[in-house]
Order: sequence, then C-alpha cells, then structure tokens
Amino acid sequence: MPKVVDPRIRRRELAEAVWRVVRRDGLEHASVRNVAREAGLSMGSLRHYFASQSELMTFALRMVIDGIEQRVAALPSDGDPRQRAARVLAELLPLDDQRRAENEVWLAFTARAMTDPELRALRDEGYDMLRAGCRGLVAGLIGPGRDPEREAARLHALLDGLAVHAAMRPDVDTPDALRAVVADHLAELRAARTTDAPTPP
Amino acid sequence: MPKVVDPRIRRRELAEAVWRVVRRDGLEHASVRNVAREAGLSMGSLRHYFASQSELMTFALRMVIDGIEQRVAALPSDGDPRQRAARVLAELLPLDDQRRAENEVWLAFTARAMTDPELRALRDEGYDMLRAGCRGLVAGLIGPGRDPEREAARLHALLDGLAVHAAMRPDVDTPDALRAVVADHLAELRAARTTDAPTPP
DNA sequence: TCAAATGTAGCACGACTGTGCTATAAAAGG
DNA sequence: CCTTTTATAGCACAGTCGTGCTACATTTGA
Repeated sequence: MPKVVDPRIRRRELAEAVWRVVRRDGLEHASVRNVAREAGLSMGSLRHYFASQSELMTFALRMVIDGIEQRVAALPSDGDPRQRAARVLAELLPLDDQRRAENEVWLAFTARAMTDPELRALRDEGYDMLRAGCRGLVAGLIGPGRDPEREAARLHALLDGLAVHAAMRPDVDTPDALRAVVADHLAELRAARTTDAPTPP
Repeated sequence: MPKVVDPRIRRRELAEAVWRVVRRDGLEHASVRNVAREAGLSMGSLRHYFASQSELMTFALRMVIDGIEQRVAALPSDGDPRQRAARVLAELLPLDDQRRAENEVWLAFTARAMTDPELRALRDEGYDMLRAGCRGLVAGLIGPGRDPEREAARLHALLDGLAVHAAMRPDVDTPDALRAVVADHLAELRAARTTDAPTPP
C-alpha cells in the first residue's frame, strides 16, 4: 500500500537518513541496506529513487552544499561590510544542531573525496564557494598593507579548522569559543599590516 | 621459507602498507586482505603480527603521532621564540612528501574517529598535543592585550585548516602559500591587540 | 473501466570482509 | 640432533555488500 508522496520529498528523507547513519555509525556503514532501514523503506524501494549507491551519496552531499548556500544567500545583505561579515561567518560556523550535523556529514564526505572522484567534484565546489566568500568578506574589511588573497586563504583555513575542531571536540571548541576566535580574527583584519622588525640579534 | 626480520620492522612495514592503501584507495579499502597484499604477505602472516584489524589500524595511526612528535622534539631548541615558532610550524605543515602522507593518513583516521572510540582516543591525543604546542609557541610570541588561550585556539585552528586544505587542493594551497599564511599570522601575533572602534553609524 | 505508470517489497547472485583454524617450513636453543 | 618457538601460508565460515531481477499493490489517466 504505497503512500502518495512527492518523490522529491522521499529523496530528501533518504538523504537525511544517510546523514543520520553517517553521524551515528560512520560513512562506512552508510550502505544501501542500512540507509533503507534507517528511512523505514525496503532496499528495493530506495533503489526506486536512487539507481545506485553513489547517486544516493552524491545527492546527500549535494544537499549539504545547497543548504549552506541557501542559508547564506538568505542573509540580509547589510550595507556595512563588518556586520555582514559577522553574520556570514556566524552562519558558516557549526553553532547549532542543524549546522553541526551538516558539518559532520561534510567532514565525512570530504575525507572520502580524497579517493572518490565523484565526491571530489562536489567537495571542490564547496571549497571554491567558501574561498570565494572569504575573498568577498576580506575585500571589504582589510586594513592597508594586507594581501587580500593571502588573507582570504587565512580566513578560509581558520574557518575550516574551527569546523574540524568543533566536530572533534565540541566540549573544548564550544560555540562561544568559536565565536570569540572569529571575532578576534575579524578585529585584526581591520588593523594595518605591521611591518616586521628584524629578528633581534 | 621465512626470512629473519625484527618483528618491529615487520610491524612498521605493515603500517606503511596501511598508509599506502589509505592514500591510494581510502580507509574503507584498508582491509586485512588488501593491506597484506600491499605488504607482500599473506593474511595469515599479517595476523601473526596484528591479532585484529583494529590493532593494525591503531598501530598505523600511532605511528603517525609518534613520527610527528619525534620530529618536533628533534628540532634544535633555539633560544629565540620567534625562530623556534617558525621552525616548529614549518615542521607541522605538510610541506614535503613524507608529511603530506602523514597528513592525509591523519585526516582519514580523524574522520573515522568520529564514530570509532578506539581511534578517537588517539585522535584526541594528537589534538591535545598540538593544542599544547600552540599554547607554548603563542606564550612566547603574543603582543600585549591578547588572550593566550584564544590565540592558541586560533593558531591551532589555522594549522589544522591549512593541513586540510593542503590535502584537498595541493595545487591551490601549495607549500609556499602555506608558509606565507603562517608567516603573516606569526607577524600579527606579535602586534598589540587593536581595541575595537565601534561600528560606524 | 481498464491499461499504464508508479511505488514498495523482497529474493538471489557474486563479491568482499574479519576472524578462527590448521599445516608447514625455518630458526633458535638446549 | 632434536625440540620448541617463530614466521608464513592458506582455507573455511558466517556475515555484509551492491545490484539485477521479479512480483505485487496502488494510483493515474484516458
């Protein structure tokens, strides 16, 4: 007795089942069987929506990227670059459960993308998006004497590092700690580049 | 016709076979069979050195941690904290093949540690080690008005973020780019904390 | 009303996995 | 020289895996 459900909703439900399995048991346990069971469907039914496992996985990762992109795009585009930067960065950090979930799933797939060409394309897309975003934020913020591209790379690395740490040690790298570090960094970006005194003799 | 080899060397060889399989095919393909084949041994022989797969994996990760720890410890302990910081950080970044390998293996295991308690203990050990190292470096560097713990967290996140990026995009985040970003960051740490001007009205 | 399309379920096959087990050859030690 | 230990190899079992396939119920559309 099949229910009548928009297939797009079913696909979302299945992708969310992938997320739950990945977070609870790890990506290596996200088999077709386990995901189908998690979603309360049969294997055959799952394969009606996704012709192969890699299609399912690709879609589950795609949903992470799209979700983040949409949330950032929905942010009020304030004229003040400092407020906008603060808002965008607060949106990118894993500060609540929803974003913690996305972050953990993203990390799991990022690792697998090291050896999976199909996932790698998506991972690179996310990387490029975030790097471009950092470029935009930095451009409106940096003080004199700073290299925009290097500052974008630095902010980007800081963000991804904080995300990894938040996943690894949520007890140490708490939301408040993440916010404080990012606030420090933003404040610093606005300062002029200090020319280096030579190493004291 | 068994060769006469120090069993500790065999264990190292097997761990290095794990590394190669992990880098080439991914952690999910580091099965007992594949690792044994990679090392040129039989499954039975591998299991003579490692009673279980998790013991093999644990040892392979342990070797990463110990290797990094030993290389940092072997660094000439210069009196100047700035030179020492530069040296230590250059040692921690994945700038050559050996460290690129360690870094990729570390990332793969870090991801799996999210759902594997045994690996998690090792991962946390690495995390704590690096955080403590950052604390030490920052203490000797920071300018007035800075919070040492927050700066340690920031440097730590920056390092891990750069490591992730170097693994993901070695073409973009080249060794030179990594060095430049870290140099910028170190120079900045020495500057005094700029008190924030309030957001302009 | 009846045929086509759609959603759901389940089975079967071949492949791969970790581990327990036995067999055998070489080395070590008396 | 002979026994014990060590190293290596290989097989067998039970389990999981992805996928192709069939069967059936429900909905849709003419």
